[in-house]
Amino acid sequence: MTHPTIRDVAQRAGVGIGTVSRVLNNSPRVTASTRRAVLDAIAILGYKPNTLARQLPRKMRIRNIGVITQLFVSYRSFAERLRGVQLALNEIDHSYELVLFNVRSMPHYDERLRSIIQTGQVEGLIIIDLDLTGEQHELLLAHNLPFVGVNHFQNREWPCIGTDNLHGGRMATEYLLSLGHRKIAYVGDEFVDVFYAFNTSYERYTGFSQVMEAHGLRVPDHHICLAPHDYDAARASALELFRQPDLPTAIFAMSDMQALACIAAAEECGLRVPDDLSIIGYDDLEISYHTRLTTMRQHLLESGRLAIDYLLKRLSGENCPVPLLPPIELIARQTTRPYPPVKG
Amino acid sequence: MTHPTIRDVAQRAGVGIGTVSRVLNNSPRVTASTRRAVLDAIAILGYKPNTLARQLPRKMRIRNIGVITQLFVSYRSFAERLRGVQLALNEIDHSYELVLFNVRSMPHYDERLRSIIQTGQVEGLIIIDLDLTGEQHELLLAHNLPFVGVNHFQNREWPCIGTDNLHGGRMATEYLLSLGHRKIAYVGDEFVDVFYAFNTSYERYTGFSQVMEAHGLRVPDHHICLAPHDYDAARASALELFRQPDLPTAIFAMSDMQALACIAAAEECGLRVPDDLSIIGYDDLEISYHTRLTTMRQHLLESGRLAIDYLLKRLSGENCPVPLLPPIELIARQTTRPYPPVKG
DNA sequence: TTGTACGCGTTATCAC
DNA sequence: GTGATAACGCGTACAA
Repeated sequence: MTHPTIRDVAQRAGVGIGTVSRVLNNSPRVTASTRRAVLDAIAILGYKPNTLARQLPRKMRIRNIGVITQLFVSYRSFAERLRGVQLALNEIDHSYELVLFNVRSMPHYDERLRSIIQTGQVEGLIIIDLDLTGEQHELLLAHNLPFVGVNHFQNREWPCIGTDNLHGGRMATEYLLSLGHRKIAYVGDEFVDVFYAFNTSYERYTGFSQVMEAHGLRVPDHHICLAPHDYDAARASALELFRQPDLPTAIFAMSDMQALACIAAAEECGLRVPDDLSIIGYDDLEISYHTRLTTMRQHLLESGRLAIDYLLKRLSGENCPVPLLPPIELIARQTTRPYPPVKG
Repeated sequence: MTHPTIRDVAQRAGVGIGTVSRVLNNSPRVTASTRRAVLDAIAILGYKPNTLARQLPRKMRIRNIGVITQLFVSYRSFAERLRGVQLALNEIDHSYELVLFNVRSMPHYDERLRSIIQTGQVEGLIIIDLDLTGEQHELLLAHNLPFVGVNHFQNREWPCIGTDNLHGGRMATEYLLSLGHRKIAYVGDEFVDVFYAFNTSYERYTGFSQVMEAHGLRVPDHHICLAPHDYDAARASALELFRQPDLPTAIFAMSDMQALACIAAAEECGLRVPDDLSIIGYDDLEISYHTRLTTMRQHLLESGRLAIDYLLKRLSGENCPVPLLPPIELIARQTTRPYPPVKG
């Protein structure tokens, strides 16, 4: 048999289902011997109460908000968004719990989405750093499951709190140029289109590239360092860059993590940051504050908050517009310096 | 009325409940006009399908594992444990989802625990960095909810994968002594007994203190720097330490985060690490690898893995012993150096 | 103290 | 196409 029910237990123990129920909810009104018998039957049959059926007579509704993400491996920004979601939810509404779903591949993502809809485990869904295909989008709409994205990309086709990577890339580059740098290298993810990674790196690179071109600057190929989104890969990539004769005076890294890897690589090569080399990152993680990294703040924590805010409104029936994140900010700290260096 | 049911909708739309159900599951076998009428009724009544009742006839069981933690604010180690849980769950068993519960106070913790048991939302529970009172423990046992802790403390009263802080504190101290240091300061959390923080700091300090005493070394009061578990607080605390005339030659910090704060403070005071000052942390976070921090590895990721492993076994009926974490390891990196410095 | 019958909100299976 | 009705597994009055 698949799963023994309360009835099976009752039969096995030679009692009524009411008695079993009382034992389960340890009511005092059960004889010790009867209780024993029931407990034994439960143990023998390996009976597990069905949590769903249990709720039904209690007239309670599970109020869950789902959070679906890639299995978190490398993107630091993700954790920060999730933290924002949690903090805001705990401030605003205590009646909801968060349910975390991790997906590890595109088919798995698809399957999970369908299963979430089918099982109705959640009343709303927050999609972190994952895109939706047209079909997936349709599916959510068709089943009337409120959802919102919190993503490291922008999207006008479905409600999501995203960010303008092109603009961020431009800003970072313009800042380095304003400091006097002309030889600027780019360190980022490979331009691959994994189901979770998209073209964040490409978008930020494009912003970089556009601004460089607008200033009549050509970026040599070996100043464009692309590697998997991983600390060690970025470090290796930067080491190779530093081995070339034509050194850049500044680096734009597509994430703080990669920026830190560049700093480590620079130190290994005897390059001082920011004296010999300026480095700007992207994200403004907490570590970046500690390491005094100049970076682009994209309001990760805030993005999580806004997502919850929006979703809760939708769940309560309001039909509000998708909120907008504050604009990306340049946070100038101590890893960037004018070029050529000025005495001061 | 509290919540309109499918019956209310049927009545309002002047159809049978079967039809409403069909509309809800968008079966094609419904006339467009009938569908409209039903949809209207749904909209008017503000009807929301009950996700629980929905599942019942589908013979599906929600298979959730709950993870209960404090609202994550400061402890970095927590995130690492959670990551271990997630990774392992995704490797071992894909039929379970994780449900995250955050508690923000002791009464809230208690309430949540009761609600989790009452509602039966989860089949098992992982308790991260939270203790259980005797009553709470009884409650879980009485309701037969499998559980396991993953904690920054040891406990023999209930199954948990913990760690021996006393021993860790001893090891760190002995290492510094073996390097020749005699003036060693301790930087850690205040010895307060918050519902989540326990006496981790006190335990590690005790290990430190015992070893120092065994070597006939007296630690002056101003070499014991206690502050809230927070980067800036630790930095301020370290700055004060460095303002005193009697400087230590080494620091044992109770966490990597606080160790990094000490490094920052040292740099602000013109002290070079490790040339002028050795610093050892505790945790071995990922950042610690990047920052080349000497630290005590307490196998945080692994602790999460073991917890899931144990819980899944329990859920499948096995009655296995609580697994043991590998022993705490010293990870010597570049923030510690012999004293007095040797030319090399 | 214990067993029975009904209700919880939905889906699925029938007749119609 | 549509409407009754029987499950689904469990809690709980109520009767015994």
